[in-house]
Formats: sequence, C-alpha cells, structure tokens
Amino acid sequence: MLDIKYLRKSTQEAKQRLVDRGVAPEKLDELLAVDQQRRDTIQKVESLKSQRNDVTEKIAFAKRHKEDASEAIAQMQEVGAEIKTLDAQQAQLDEQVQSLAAHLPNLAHEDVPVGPDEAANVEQRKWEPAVYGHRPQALAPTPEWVKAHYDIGERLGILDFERGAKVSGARFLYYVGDGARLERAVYNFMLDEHRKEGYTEMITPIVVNDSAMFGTGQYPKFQEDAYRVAGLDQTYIPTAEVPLTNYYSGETLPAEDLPIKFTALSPSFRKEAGAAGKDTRGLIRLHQFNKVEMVKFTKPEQSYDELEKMTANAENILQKLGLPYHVIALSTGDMGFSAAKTYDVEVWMPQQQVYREISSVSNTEDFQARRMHITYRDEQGKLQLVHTLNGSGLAVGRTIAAILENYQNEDGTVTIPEVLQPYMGGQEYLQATRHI
RNA sequence: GGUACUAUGGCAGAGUGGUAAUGCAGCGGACUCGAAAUCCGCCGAACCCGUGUAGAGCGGGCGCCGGGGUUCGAAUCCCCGUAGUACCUCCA
Repeated sequence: MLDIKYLRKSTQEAKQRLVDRGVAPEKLDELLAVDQQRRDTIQKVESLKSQRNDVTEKIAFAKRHKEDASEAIAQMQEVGAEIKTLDAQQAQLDEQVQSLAAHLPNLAHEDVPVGPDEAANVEQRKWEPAVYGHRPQALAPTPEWVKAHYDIGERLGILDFERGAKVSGARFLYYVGDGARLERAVYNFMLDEHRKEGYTEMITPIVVNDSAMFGTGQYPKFQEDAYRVAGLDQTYIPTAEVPLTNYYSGETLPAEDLPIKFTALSPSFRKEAGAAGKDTRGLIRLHQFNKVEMVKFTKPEQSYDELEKMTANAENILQKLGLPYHVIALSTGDMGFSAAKTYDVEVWMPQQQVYREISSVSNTEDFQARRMHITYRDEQGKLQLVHTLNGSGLAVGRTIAAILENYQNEDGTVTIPEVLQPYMGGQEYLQATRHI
C-alpha cells in the first residue's frame, strides 16, 4: 500500500512513478477524487458527532437532576439519523479508497532501470565455476549429447511426470528414489547455509487466511493465480514469503532486534493462470514446488544493504553448488506488484542454452509493512514502519533441473555436486535404477 | 466439531446504559555531589479529519477483540464472527 499522504502532497511525481510501473495516470486521479469526497464526508459527520456529544452530555446532566430533556432528545433523534446516513456513506467511500489504493503497485526505487518490460532489465554480474562438472568451461558450447533435465530425470527413473499427471493433473510430479533424496539433500543444504548466515529457520503454516494474502500483496489483485481452499477463506501459499512476512503482522518490533531474518522450506502452490502452454515439460513451471525462502525485517536506512546481502546469500548457494548464473536488476515494468527493487538470479540451463530464473530477491520497503502494520520505535520513540524483504534461496525444483543438466555425463549418469554428497550418504553419482 | 467461560492501555486490573478508576512501568521536574527512596506533574490507542511552523502545536472525531443492531447516549444490552481457556468428542 502506498502512503496516501504522499500521493496527495506530491501528486505529479507520484503519477510519473506510477506510469513507470505501467499504471494509467487516471488511476491516481480517481483515487484522489474519491479520497477528497471521503474527507468532505468525514468533516460533515464529525461536526455532527461533536454536536451530539455536547447535547448528550447535557441530557445526562438533566436526567441526573430529574429535569425534562425530551426536547433535546427529540432533536438528537434527527441528528442521529443523519449521522447514520453519513456514516454509511463514509464507510462506502472508505471501501472505495481502500480498494483503489490496494490495487496500486509499489513505486520503484530511483536506482531501478525504467522500462516497460524485461527488455529493459540490466545484467549486474555473471558467475561461473572454475571447474564445471567434468568440463573446464561452463558456458562453452554445449555438447550435443546434453539432454533436457526432464529427459535425464525420466531416464534415471527419478522424476515421474506421468504418474503425477494421473494422480493430480498436469504440472504435478513424483520424485522417486534418488530423486526424492536429492531434493531433500538440496533443501537441507540450503537451509543449513542460511542458518549459518544468521537466518532463523521456520516451519510455517502452508494455508493462510485472506488478510495474510492481502498483507504481502497477493490479494486483492492476483486471486486468480491462487489455490483457494474450497469453502473456506483460506489459501494454499504461493510462497513462504506470505506466512514468514505476516508472522509479525500488527506488531511493533524492538528496534534493537532489527534486522530480523527468517528462512523456511515450504511447498508453493500456483495455478499459473496465463501460462498455458509455457514450459509444459519438466520442473520449471509446476502447480506445486518446493522453495526455500528468505525474509527480512529491517529499519528503512538499512534495507538496501540488506537487499544486497540477501542476493549474495542466494548466489552463495549457486556458487557452492557450482552452477553458473547471472544476476539481473529488473526494470520498473518487469517487477512484481509489491517490490520497490528486485534482483533476479538466473541459472544457466545448458540444454536450452538460456538463463532461467531460480531466485527473485526484492525490497518492498514499507509497502507490505503498511498493509500489515509492522512497526518499530525509533530513537525518538515514534512508531515507524519497518521495511520488509524477501527472496528465494532457492527454488528447489529448478535447482534440481539445473543440477541434472549441468552435471550430466556423456554416459547418462549425473555427478552429484560435492557439497551435496554428505547429504546423500557419500553417493557421488545418480544412475539409472529400476523402481517398482 | 459440541458446551461453558473469557477478551479493557506496555503489564496488572476496576467499571452492568450517562461517555474509560487505580496500581506498576515510562517521561519531565523537585530533593541529592550523584543515585535510590520520596514528592509533584505528565503520559495510554498501528488510527482518522481540520488547521499548520506539515509526522511540531492546537481543535475535533474515533477508541474497551472485529462487525452489525437497539438507544438521545453502549465497555456495559442483543445478534453474527474471531481468538484464548476449560471440559467433552475425535484423533497423529
């Protein structure tokens, strides 16, 4: 949620910044017009209420002294009715303001490249391991025998998309045997790394209520992509960002505890509405996938430092896994709804020879904190909104995909990255095994 | 899931229709070399509106878990929720 006082005071500037985010400028005019109506109504009704409070006090006084107050009471009946009408009007205007404001995305930080879409994103840096699987060069031309991760996964018998579709539907799968083990190794490794960096590990609810979904910005605008629990006002989380960030909703945090850092593994559920036909094969785009998430609560002045650190935490995982990647800064037109600034980390997928998003790290500044009222007291003892950040660290399924493609060998086996071997009982290779 | 009870400021805790006691904590001051104790004063709400020196100050509204209702007037009465506790039921 944006600060309505800022929108009123710096309307022209705000309008330009909203345009950068792809919002029609009339949206702001509309909001401010309704806001003006609302404030006019408030002034009317509050002066009536003030009057009522005075008269009512006199009535009370009269009653105590056994005097007649029927005239004042009769008069107040009318005022009362008028107040009721205006109150109802105001409630309606409140709702309109809320709804219009709730649909406006966050404003971009001044560093963010301005542009309408992903073409305006800017690469920040690129990384590749010195030793890459069994080959020296990561980005050297991909040998022709390199297969897509889903082909290797099925051939090794560790990914079962067919039965996933049979039991659940398209975009669901079973991990089988070493596949399930590898998935578990990957997320345990990730959680251990983040814990070393000072993140507190959490296991969260994976079903949340509507106000939590509103708090992080998924609702009201993006309901069509959410898995709602039938018959209940609850939703399967699209990311652990939702329960982790809402953990402190409505609370005032001790300033000395900031920044607070959480990490959690959770399944994530997405309908992927509008993605029909895209990435239909493999682990890239599923209705359910595991993700290790990082969330931070910070003071405003430290949030951009913490954004860099969180991005580095995501990169650290890829570096230790020896997977090539690059980091890009998303443009104003490509960022998510709640973000003020976002870095995407994209991992190299050799079979398609493209970088695919494996992590997205965002500073939402006070956008989410205003929605869910998370504050701290500054040195003057005044309540201030915290800044919240979130980032994947990393998407687990996509990490598996990247490992299968980057670490495959010509004989059809896959080398298990060294840092994961201790999590796999020392096993060094994945090879075809027959499972029942 | 059922029944009963409960929900008031940072904490504790009064208030059963007349507009939120009191204690602790906090802040300021007096006393003191300083501190403690004591005394005096202030202070309670993620809020909203007006004015404005523009998150100061002042005035008003609101405010007793949330939302409705009754009433001139609701913390108080009624209804619907939510959460907690106890017992029951059911379980992992």
